[in-house]
Amino acid sequence: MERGRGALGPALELVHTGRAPTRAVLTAELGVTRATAGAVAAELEALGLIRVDARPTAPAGSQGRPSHRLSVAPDGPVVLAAQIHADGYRAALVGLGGTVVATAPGCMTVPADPSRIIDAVVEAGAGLLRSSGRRCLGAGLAVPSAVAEPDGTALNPLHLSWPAGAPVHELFTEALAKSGVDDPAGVPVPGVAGNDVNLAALAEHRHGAGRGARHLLCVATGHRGVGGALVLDGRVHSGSSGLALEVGHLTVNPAGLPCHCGSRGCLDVETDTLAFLTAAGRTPGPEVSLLQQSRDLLRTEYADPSVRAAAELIVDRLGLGLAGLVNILNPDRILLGGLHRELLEADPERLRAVVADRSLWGRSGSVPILACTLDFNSLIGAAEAAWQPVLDDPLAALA
Amino acid sequence: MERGRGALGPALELVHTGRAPTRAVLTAELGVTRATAGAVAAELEALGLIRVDARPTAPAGSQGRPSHRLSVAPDGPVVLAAQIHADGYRAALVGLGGTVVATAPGCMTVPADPSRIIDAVVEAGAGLLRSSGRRCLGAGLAVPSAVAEPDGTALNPLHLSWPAGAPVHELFTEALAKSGVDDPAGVPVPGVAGNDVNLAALAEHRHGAGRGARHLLCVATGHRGVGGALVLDGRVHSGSSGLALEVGHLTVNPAGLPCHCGSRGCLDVETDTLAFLTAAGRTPGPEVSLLQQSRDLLRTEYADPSVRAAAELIVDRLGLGLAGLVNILNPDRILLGGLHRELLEADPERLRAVVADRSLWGRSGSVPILACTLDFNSLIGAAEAAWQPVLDDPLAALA
DNA sequence: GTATTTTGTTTAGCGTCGGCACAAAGTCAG
DNA sequence: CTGACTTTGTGCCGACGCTAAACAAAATAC
Repeated sequence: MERGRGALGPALELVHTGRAPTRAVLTAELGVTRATAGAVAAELEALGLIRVDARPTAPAGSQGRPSHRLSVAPDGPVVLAAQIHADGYRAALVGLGGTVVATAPGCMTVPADPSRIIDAVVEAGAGLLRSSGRRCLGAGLAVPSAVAEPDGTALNPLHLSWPAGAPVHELFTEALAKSGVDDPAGVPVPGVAGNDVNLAALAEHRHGAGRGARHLLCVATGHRGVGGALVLDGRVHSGSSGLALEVGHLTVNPAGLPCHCGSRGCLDVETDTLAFLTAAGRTPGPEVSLLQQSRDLLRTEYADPSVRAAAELIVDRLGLGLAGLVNILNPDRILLGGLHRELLEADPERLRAVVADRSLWGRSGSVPILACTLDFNSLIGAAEAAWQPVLDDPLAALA
Repeated sequence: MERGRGALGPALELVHTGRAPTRAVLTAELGVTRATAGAVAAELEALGLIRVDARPTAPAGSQGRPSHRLSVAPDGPVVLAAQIHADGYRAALVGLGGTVVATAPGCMTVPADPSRIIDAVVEAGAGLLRSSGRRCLGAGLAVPSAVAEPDGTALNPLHLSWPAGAPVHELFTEALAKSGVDDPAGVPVPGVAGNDVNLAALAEHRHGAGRGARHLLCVATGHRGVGGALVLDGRVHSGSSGLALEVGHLTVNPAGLPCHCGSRGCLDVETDTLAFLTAAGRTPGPEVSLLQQSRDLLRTEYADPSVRAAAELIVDRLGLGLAGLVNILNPDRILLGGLHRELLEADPERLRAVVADRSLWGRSGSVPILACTLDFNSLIGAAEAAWQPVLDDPLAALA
């Protein structure tokens, strides 16, 4: 009777990621008949998740009856997205399609108590939610730490000076309940916490520079340290306990700086913002973030030989690390974020050449290395994680 | 009308991997009703793939009606499995469940011409097939080289002194057609070629020491060089072009031996059989394989301090490499093959300690490191790859 | 204005699975 | 040995979710 129940999730994901701009494309992508695709689109529209344009806009130069355009419902439900980083936090409401509906920037002083900051960021999000009046279907939180898979504890929140093993998931869930972020029946929405780089990679894969990649490797330097993430066939690979892609301790300079891990010359200490500023002979000031200082330096003083030399040094070491990852993971695309993105854009060819030269099969077919394109990709990734249950089973998630 | 078509493949895989010893277990594992599971079992039996015992053997100490035992059909179809390594080749017929039905060891001199040796190993398999009289549903070939994903060419068959880019898949398919390995309708069976370590990992995951692991890392040293493989959720991760897990060129000794890759101190040259024999002060002889010489040395002269010191040196370097892989991949189990397996068994604690010490989170929860348990695991893995279409869709594969 | 192409909708029908009732085959208690 | 209980196997029915096919609609091409 009700047609297209099984295809509901896949169909929503296609619209969500922009791979189904029209009903005709949806039909082809789902591999079902027009009748089923029509029923699916109608049902998703009835659920208030997508919009089916009444008047189809005819694409120029094509024969036949034009297909109805599909898009995400403009006033549909949202999810609460939250991010905590070394300099503060940020909350947002994000709709389907990765559209940021509202944002609340957070304070720049991060208390060492995880409970207080998580409460604060959730409360900021809850405020946005109250003033928007929209329905909230889930919540996601991005933190700069590996998050253990089953129990949701932060394993290495070094850059937040939190205690290792902080129960991030639990605190997030409690904060959501406290702030009254619940569905119409009064049940608190489910909260999910994850590593910021993992979530950024997920967001880039769905809405940014990673679209269409099968095996996407993402490496990013935020303020301190280097994070990595891997998306395989659309799913984040976080390892058996959430610790995968801890790429910061690849050796890229055997005689280099000592690292807190006990080794020397790790990617973490050789290619992060502090390494760059130091190599450029600058003493970092306390007023703005290290990332901002590095970015400013690269954009305004790249002509300065010492700046350029520093950039090239970091690029060479980054290339060595990326080549090692390429040999192990063989991704079909690499995305760079944070300082690494800036370095790529300052001199794209040098990094690509280093990676091709040091990876075993780089000469035959080199891996595309691109810059992340989404602003706030970790935040949007947190939203993606929150949307996941809805994409898996829209009917169950809305019930 | 016909019930249980959708579950046919999953059900066969459960019986194949020994996870469904009885019909009752099959029902639970599939998550379907008893009626559906019964229909599935009946259909698979009718297809000649499994056997359903008529008289159930009552397991002691359990109430209720005993369930019918399920097993692989003892005289069911087979696949042709072939392996080429540095010292020769081997062909076999393998049934469901990873049971080797017949084997033909090959000559010990490997011609440099890929076409001739592939013809020879396929002909050996075809001979087995003719004398067995059983139906053949597919063929798999394991080679000591990365195999490119779409086109099936051998990318680095260094240890066979084959030309890079040898069209292994194409030659295999041609050889199968030439030898008359075909189905009842006269159509040649499909052939699939893969990297030997990848296939060994697949076999260990399904029938050996890797059973039940979610993220399985496998590292093995055969005769020369080091190979790696990763099985994620039951599927081999071979990267976007078949080059993943080229672990041989992780740096484990920055001041070490030069490697043909241009770097120094690679896992490949620091932990293979030649490195071990050299470290032990032995000059390898030409009569038996380096692996055999290493194995003999370890087993008979481990009391000799020079042998023990050499083993510990190699173990320390191997541990460093494994720790690097653990930081990136975060597997929940590691299997070692070839010389590395021997080294593990000579002193299991040392390797585990090194890996735990050098991996970032080893102290909290260390990864189990085990020895491969299957004889001829690459060969059985080749068979697994050949069985895959049957496991995916038994009806289509038998048609 | 008519033919052609492509898309959307309606209806009928079928394949696959769950639910349920019942039968079958064992254990356990007395 | 008998009866109660537990667990497994089977037959029947209906629901669900899809395809197929015919038809209708909306555009372009000539």
